[in-house]
Amino acid sequence: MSADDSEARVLDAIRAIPRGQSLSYGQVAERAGLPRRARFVARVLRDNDDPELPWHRSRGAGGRIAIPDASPSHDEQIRRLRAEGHEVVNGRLRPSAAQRRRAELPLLP
DNA sequence: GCTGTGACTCCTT
DNA sequence: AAAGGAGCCACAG
Repeated sequence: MSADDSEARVLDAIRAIPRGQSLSYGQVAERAGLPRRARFVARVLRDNDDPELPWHRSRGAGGRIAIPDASPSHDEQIRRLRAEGHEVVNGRLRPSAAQRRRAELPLLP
């Protein structure tokens, strides 16, 4: 398979994130079948210019907004997230009840 | 081909 | 809470 497929799978994984939900870059990579490729996902988003892509639903681990404050996209992401009912405080995405439930699942080996 | 870099993540101080 | 470091991957120079 070609390398371009990886990018396509990442984009699909992001498009698959339902409204009002969000995933970390690492989780997106995982869903795209590319474990440990969080940085790859970040790069794809950085270079992305598709306005239809819900890129704002992808954030850093722990709800952190990974985009540098200097970037205009930083504010843009927060704006879009709030528009979808998310709560953003101090550059962090507050976990919704639904996501918190998932986060509490034990991570047994 | 080696080096530095970053919209990453995890662990230790 | 904040900072530092290691592991990681793709890419530019």
